[in-house]
Amino acid sequence: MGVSERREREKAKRRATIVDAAEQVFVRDGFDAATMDQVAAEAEISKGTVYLYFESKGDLRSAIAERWVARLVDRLGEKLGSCDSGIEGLEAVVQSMYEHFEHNPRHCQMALSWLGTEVEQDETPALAAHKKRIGELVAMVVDQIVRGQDDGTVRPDVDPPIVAMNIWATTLGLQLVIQNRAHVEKRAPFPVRFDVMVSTHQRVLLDGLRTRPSEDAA
Amino acid sequence: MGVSERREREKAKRRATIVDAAEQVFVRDGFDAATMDQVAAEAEISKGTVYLYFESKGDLRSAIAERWVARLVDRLGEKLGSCDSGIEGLEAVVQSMYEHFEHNPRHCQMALSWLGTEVEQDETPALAAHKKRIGELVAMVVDQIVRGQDDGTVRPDVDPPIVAMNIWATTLGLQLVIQNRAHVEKRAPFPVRFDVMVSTHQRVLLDGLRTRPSEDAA
Amino acid sequence: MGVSERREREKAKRRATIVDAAEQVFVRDGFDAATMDQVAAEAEISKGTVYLYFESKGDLRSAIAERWVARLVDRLGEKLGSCDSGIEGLEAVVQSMYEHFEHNPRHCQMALSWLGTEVEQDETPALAAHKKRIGELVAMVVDQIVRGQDDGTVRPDVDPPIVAMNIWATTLGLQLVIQNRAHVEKRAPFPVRFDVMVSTHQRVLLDGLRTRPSEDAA
Amino acid sequence: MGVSERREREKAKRRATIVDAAEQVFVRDGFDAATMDQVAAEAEISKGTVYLYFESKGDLRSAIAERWVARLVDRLGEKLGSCDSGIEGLEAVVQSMYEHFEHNPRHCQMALSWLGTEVEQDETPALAAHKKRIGELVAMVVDQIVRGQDDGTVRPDVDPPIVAMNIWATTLGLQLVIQNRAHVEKRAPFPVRFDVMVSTHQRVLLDGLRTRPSEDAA
DNA sequence: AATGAATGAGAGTTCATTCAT
DNA sequence: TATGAATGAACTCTCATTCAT
Repeated sequence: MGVSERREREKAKRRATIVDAAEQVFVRDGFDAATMDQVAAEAEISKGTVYLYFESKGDLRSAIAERWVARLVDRLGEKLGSCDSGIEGLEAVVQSMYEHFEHNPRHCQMALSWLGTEVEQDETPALAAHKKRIGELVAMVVDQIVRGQDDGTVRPDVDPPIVAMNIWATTLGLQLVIQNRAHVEKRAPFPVRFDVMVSTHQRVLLDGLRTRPSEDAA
Repeated sequence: MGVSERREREKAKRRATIVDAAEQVFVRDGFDAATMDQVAAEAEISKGTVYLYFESKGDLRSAIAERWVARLVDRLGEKLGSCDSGIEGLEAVVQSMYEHFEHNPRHCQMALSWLGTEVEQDETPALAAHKKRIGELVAMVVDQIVRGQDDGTVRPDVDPPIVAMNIWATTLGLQLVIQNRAHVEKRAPFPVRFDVMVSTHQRVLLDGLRTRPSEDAA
Repeated sequence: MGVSERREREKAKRRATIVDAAEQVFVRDGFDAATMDQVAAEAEISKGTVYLYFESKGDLRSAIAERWVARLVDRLGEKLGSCDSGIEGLEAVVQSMYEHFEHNPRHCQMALSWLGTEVEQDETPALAAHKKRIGELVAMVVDQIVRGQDDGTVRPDVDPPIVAMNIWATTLGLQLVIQNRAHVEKRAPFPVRFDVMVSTHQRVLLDGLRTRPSEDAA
Repeated sequence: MGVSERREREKAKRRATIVDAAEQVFVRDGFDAATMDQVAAEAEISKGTVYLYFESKGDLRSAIAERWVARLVDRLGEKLGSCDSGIEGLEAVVQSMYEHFEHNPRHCQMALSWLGTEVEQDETPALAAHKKRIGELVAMVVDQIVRGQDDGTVRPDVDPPIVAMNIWATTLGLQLVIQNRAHVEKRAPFPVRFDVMVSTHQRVLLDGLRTRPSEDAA
């Protein structure tokens, strides 16, 4: 009995090692440019072994994404404890996302590299786990919106899940631009102050969600 | 006399044919997955001829992106004529972007596929043209913000170029999610009403940029 | 226990198989005209496998050259045992070279196809091995010249390494012409007796290196 | 009548322009690396026109080679006037070759790049001309050898055409090595003094051909 | 469970040559 | 005669995945 448990433990450990390695490599070189050889070398195992734990390169990506969202959920959970209103909760949401993006530079791009891919991917365990995590995250955000609409700090004329998606999507777009500042700078006809972009987005977004000061005047 | 002119015309026409073909293929299969063979076949010319008109696959991408932005600039130019205030202009901006995205489904992803690429790309004519177009677009948006801050319809405490980038980035993020609805639906734990997402984004974004009704009440 | 040894052996064997195949193909079609597909087909393995053992086409060439020089060194080593003077040693050197060239027809051309190439080639293991072999060969020739200058059979007014290079270069030139007899015959305005060319070269070269019979008479 | 003559003249002139351009390009970049586009651009004509004057890239090479040998013949002709004996004539031959090689660095490699090529080439006019020039050159060298054997300055036991080829081939081999000094230095295990190589070769070669001081002792 | 050698289907790009104008 | 756009076969090298050991 103890034997199979130990085996289970070792298996999980090795799986984590591989995800660690893949995360490092994918984040460093980008998903497309990275090779399975690099992942195996980084994990100090053979390439065949990687395929013993993950069905494909894309599956490995799902695993990384899952872990990344899981960490964001944790971070957000801690922050939400000290929020006294819905709008404060949303502030915490936006703030968490930015912190998380910045704490894991290039992860957003990695975690999102499935965009633009054919949707043929099978429902692997890793993808299922990723999906579940996203569910947790969205639920937390929706909770804050509902709470805000209840306590009067968030405008009542918007649909909570939609707003949750909106926060996610716009923050994502901003990050995408920021993470690729080199490209943007090469194309933008003026110098871009990326740090100001973040605070501006936060201000504009939250002001847009806040209950308007004199709603009767509208 | 008219010979060289006709040649010029035919050359431009063929160039357009190739861009059309590439657009179709890149949008269908994604930039990375698409091959130059497919592009040539779609354009019904030989692969060598493609390289007579474009330096590389990436150059072709720049050409598509340039054309795409050029069309957006045209569309926006028409709309702005009938706007009586800055905030209305920004409404037109957001509206134009969405219409353009929807009229050219999946193009946003294509036009943005250079994100995450190495920045080593040479300054090809097509890239320069793309850059110029972006300059035109941004200038138009900045103009509306400045106008709105002058006529009192847009909040004065934000930096126009930053806001322009903000509008662009958030709309982009939303579109990215929308264009990849298949992926999102596979991961989201609830049904997502993508059409409502757009109107919500417009409302929240513009309300965030609008001068607040009674600033004194804040 | 013997497993890793067997693997090592099989690896070396396969490497040799590939070099054999490449030698055959390169010699038949010329280095530039030959393709890696042909090499793989000749070795009855996949193209990818070739790249598992050699970094590049040029690397494969280095490996062939290395083996070719190694064999020449062996051949010369055997011959030198029965030489009683320096000039006899040089006779053996020239003789060995010719035998080697003739025993490996067209190899000289192959082994020398790097002439006229860009010098950018990296220091691959195969290139390093080739270099080492050439060092061994030159050392053997230089030894004989020094020996001859010591025992009075070789003229003392020449620099040993220079003479070694001279022997190498002139023999090479002759072989180049001989190996390309088809081209030469197409251009020469009279029939060329290639077999006599060799003996004449040997005679003229050695007489030029020999200590002159009565130096006082000069 | 004068019209067709003028046409003839202009045709020859354009032909020469093309050969000039090709020579420049081939010598600069090497025959294989050079492209017909470069040649056309250098000659300031269209690529199609090049094929109006030359059947193929290889044909162009033959034309360059022909002109190169023609110049060597001229140079040698001038030198031979002031030679008082056969061996002096041969000195002039060797000297002329070296001067010619050095005056046209990399030409020898260019002019010889047909070595190692398939012999399928058709008998084009340019190839025929090249052949004729080589005939002239060899005849001049043979003349000097015969003269030397007559006047007693050249050893009588060698066949004149063979010696002519021998001089050509060995000088060629040396030049090949010299022209590729970069490669040789990368492989040679000691520093090579290329300038001394030339004088050593001349000395050894001529001493080998000279009538030996005390022929009776042989 | 773990290995790592082997696979093989392309990928983007080049360039000598042709041919309609 | 001169053009230059068009061709298309061929090139080297890559890499996710498989499978015998």
